Amino acid sequence: MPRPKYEHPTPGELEVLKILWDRGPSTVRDVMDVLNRTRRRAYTSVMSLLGVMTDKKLVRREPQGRAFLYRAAVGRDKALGQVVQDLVGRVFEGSARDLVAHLLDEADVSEDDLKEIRALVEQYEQKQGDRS
Amino acid sequence: MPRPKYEHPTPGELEVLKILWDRGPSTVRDVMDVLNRTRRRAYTSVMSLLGVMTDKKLVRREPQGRAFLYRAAVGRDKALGQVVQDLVGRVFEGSARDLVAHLLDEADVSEDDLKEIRALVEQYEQKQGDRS
DNA sequence: CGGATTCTACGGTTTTAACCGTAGATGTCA
DNA sequence: TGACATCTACGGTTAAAACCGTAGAATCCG
Repeated sequence: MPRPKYEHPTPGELEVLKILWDRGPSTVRDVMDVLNRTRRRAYTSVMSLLGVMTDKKLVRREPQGRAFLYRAAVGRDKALGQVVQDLVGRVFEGSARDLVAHLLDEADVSEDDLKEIRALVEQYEQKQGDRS
Repeated sequence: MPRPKYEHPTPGELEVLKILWDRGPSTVRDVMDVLNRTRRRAYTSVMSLLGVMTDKKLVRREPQGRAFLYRAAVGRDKALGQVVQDLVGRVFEGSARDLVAHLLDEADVSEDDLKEIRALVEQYEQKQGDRS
């Protein structure tokens, strides 16, 4: 068997999705211009990436004048959530705790970030308590 | 440019590393037996995977009788930390807070896990406070 | 009008991931 | 000894990721 199909966006696709989420519906050129702020890509490279993403239903396109307008067909939160779920499942055997432990160890998290994260956790503890 | 090289273990490589971390030095057959508990792979598939990993210095091998003994050449915490760092950087623009937010939203985290996570965060807040 | 620009469509390239089979050497054991 | 098992080395396959170029149609502008 060859490499298994990714059921979530590849790194390149995620870059494009982020652009579409931020800018809203965009043409190939729009996307290319943003991408090229970081790293140069040919127009047709962006085209073919968007073509693949259209086939995968990650984006939808509709004619706009002579060109196409592309829009994200997946929600930001859902897509990012899937990426996180894949990670926690595949890398940490489903243990959210282990993910957080490594996150705090390796990424250096500022004091403010820690506060915000604790606030988030407390907020979720509250929510869970409500449901019991 | 073709697909960029992963500088961290691929999913398949990570599976093997986990086995070596758990079992310690192992032969191809040892690794294959563990892998096959989940999903069938040919002996030579595992061999070639370990060969690639040897080239990448993810594992080291030494002769043992007629076969080779493979051992992980990267530490568990360091390797997993890199994976997390890649994620937070590539997907969440470096925001650990955003990662945690999605983690709590999408993976359903138990009450106990939440407690443990909060404890972790508080522990790190303590550590940071000490350094200021 | 006519040259430059700007799209799309189509196909091609390279590299890697993840597989697997065969051949040949070596070892086991009845 | 001879059948069988088991290992390595080597090379090959398939599919996907991330690129790019060319051709031709449409559009714009001096």
